[in-house]
Amino acid sequence: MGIAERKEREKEARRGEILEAAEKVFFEKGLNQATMDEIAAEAELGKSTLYLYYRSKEDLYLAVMMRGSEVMFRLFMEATSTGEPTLKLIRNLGDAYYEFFKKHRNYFRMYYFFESPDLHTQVSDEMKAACFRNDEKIWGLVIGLIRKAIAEKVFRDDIDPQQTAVILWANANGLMRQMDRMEPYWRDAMKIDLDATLRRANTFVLQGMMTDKAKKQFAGLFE
Amino acid sequence: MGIAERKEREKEARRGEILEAAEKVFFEKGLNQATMDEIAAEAELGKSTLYLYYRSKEDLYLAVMMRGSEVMFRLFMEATSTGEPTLKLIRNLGDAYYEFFKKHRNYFRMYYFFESPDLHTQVSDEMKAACFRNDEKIWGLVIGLIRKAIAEKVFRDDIDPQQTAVILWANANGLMRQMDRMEPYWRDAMKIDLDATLRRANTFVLQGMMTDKAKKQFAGLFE
Amino acid sequence: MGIAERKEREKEARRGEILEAAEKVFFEKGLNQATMDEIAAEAELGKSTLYLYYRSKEDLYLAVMMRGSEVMFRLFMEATSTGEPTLKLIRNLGDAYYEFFKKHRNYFRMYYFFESPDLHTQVSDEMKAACFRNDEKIWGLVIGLIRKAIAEKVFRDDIDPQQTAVILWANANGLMRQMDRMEPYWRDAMKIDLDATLRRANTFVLQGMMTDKAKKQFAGLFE
Amino acid sequence: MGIAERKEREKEARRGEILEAAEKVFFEKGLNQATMDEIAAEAELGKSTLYLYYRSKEDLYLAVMMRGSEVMFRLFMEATSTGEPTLKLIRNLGDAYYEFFKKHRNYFRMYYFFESPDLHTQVSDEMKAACFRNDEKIWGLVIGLIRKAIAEKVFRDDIDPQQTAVILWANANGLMRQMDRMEPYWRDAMKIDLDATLRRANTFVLQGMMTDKAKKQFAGLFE
DNA sequence: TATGAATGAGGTTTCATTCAT
DNA sequence: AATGAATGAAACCTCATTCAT
Repeated sequence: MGIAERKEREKEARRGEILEAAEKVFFEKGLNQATMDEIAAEAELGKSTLYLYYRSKEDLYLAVMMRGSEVMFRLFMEATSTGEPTLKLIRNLGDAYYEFFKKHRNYFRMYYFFESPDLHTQVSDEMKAACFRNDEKIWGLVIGLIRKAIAEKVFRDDIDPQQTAVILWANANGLMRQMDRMEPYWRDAMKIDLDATLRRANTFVLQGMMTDKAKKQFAGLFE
Repeated sequence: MGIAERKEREKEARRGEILEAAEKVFFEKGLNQATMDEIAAEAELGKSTLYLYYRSKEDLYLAVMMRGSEVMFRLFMEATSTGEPTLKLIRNLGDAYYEFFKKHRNYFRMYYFFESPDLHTQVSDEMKAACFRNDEKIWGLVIGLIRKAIAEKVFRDDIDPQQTAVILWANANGLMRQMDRMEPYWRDAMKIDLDATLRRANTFVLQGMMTDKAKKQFAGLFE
Repeated sequence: MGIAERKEREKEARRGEILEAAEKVFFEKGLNQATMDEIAAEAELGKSTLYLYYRSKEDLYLAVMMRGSEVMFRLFMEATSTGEPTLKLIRNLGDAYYEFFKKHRNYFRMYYFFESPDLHTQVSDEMKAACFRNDEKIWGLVIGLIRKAIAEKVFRDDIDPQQTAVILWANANGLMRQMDRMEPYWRDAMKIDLDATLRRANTFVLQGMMTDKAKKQFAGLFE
Repeated sequence: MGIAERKEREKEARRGEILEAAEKVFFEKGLNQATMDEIAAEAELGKSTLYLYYRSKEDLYLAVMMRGSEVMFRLFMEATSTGEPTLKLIRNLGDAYYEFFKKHRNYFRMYYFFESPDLHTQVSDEMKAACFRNDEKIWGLVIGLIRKAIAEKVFRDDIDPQQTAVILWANANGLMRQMDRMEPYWRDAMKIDLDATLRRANTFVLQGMMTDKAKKQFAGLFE
């Protein structure tokens, strides 16, 4: 009975090695500049072997990206498991995303691709589904928290949880994208404090969502 | 006296024709799927002629994108030339951007490329500079308006105009990106009203920036 | 044990097929008029496959040319392995070269390229080295024979073997070049007997190199 | 009447300027590496203007080459106008050719092209005819001299003048070609004295052509 | 006459992907 | 399962030549 399992384990190990190699190359070169040849060399495998494990370069790219998603998910889980009040947890979520941005910039950048529909020409349906599941998991976490905040009357009850989640995410993500491209320019030429900008934007949006009661209650959170 | 000028005009016309053809192909296929051969065929020119006018496919792509920038700039100019109060003008700006998103989706999508630094491998310095100038022009318009709002005590004086501009833009842009990808899903499966979402998010952010006095004065604007 | 070897053999076979196709096209069209596309079509391979085996069109051209060198070398070997006296062998060498010229005109003509340094712009160092080795092999054979003739006092001992080899070769080659271009004109308009011309020129040069003793001894050779 | 003539003169002058520019570029780069653009730039003319004066790049190349022919012809004329005995004049001819080789190497090298039939694809019939006339003029001079030598019983009367001319030329030319390519190698690695080699080869051939009487008479010429 | 622009052809290169073993 | 080889597509580039003014 052990043989099939060992085979399976070995196969998984090999997938992991390939992923490792791909990650290294994609981080260094980006999707376009990275070549399958280079990844194969890095993995010490023949180029065609990569195709036994991943259907296309884009699939491989997304597989690496999903590792990033997992990292992000873990950060989100930790940030929301502190037992603090819901509003604080939502604030924590923003901080966790910012931490992901700062500490895992390479993963963060991979989402550029994910967000450019034009580029996806070779993504397999399996991979699309896997990405979608991953995405859902994260959205689920965020939306659940917002629902809780509404239930607790911290957020107004005339807002839609999904809509709200998207606003929060888009606000943070849009800014971080911009920061990623302009970081040196902003910091050096324009003297903008990036951390403060992000926090302020988040504050704006959150306050828009909060009930008046909650605003008074949690005033200290936004100083 | 006219010959040199006519030549110049014709050359410009030819650049325009190429751009027209490129636009058509890029809109249909996207950057990667579009080929120079196809653009040349569409323009009824030899492929090498394209290279007389644009140094690379990416340059050509950006040239088309800059047409989009101009469209956007015109929309922005119109939106801010109505003689209305500054805050309304800023609101108009958001609406104008949304209009750009809805009516010129193809141009909107081209910015994906612009925002993915990894993809730029063949962009000439001239084109980079041209894009930068274009960008500056639009930012200048927005930032100018924000300065005016601060001077008029509509916006708080403890916010930074550039920072504020970026927050406004990132908020709208991040959402529209998301909408672009998820539009059918959101509308059909999740019943989210996209227009309302965007407007609401903008309201949140604007209100965060406004002085208390302005909030009372312009309460009607946000209903 | 056989797999690697079979692979090797197949690869060699493929190189051979490419060479065969290239030869056909080069013979028909010459270096400039031949296109890689045509060669690829002839070989029933993709154009990029050609570049897996040869680094440039010029390399491929020289590879074909070297086949000619081998043919020539074989003719030279046969001509000098008859067991006849050294002088006769040297005479045979001239005849063999003439035979090469007549029977392998296409190969002969390829040397035009080899001899025009201006034309070599894409020749790889490997190919240059290979050509050089080939060249050396042939010169070695000729020079060896001349040394023998000197040792046997058939050739004067005040001549330099290398110098002598070059004179013999240049004399024959220069004439054959001329013949190649002017053959119809000479034969038809000027009634020059080409075989006789070549033989006579060779006689002149050989006699200049021979000792008086040898001249008497081998007088019959030159009638 | 003067206008047409002035026009004609100006046109000739322009042809000359183009030739001058082409010569400079061809000397530096050779036929293949030289571009019409570069020649046009050198001539300070538009590229298409070149085509008003010469039908193709190859025509232009040959026009430059013919300037070389004229230089050679002048050298040959001088060498044969000294009033010395015919055999000496023939010897002088060889020296003159060698002088041409040494002093006008750039022109000498242009003949590589002339001698490679494969390369002539764009030569106009006019230019071919002009080259042919030029060629004839030089051959005429040489053959005339040989006829004279035969008439004076310096050369044997069983040799054909044309055949003899070709042998003399091919012998010298073949050697100089070889020298041109191998000069550094021969001089440095093989210690061959090039001048001596050439002279010796010429001696061999000349002696083969001479009558016994002449050999005695002109023995001093070959020491 | 002069020319800027256009062009077609083809060499070179790079790569993701596929194929045959 | 692993891989070396093949390949097609396309970008990029260069240039002689032609065209329209």
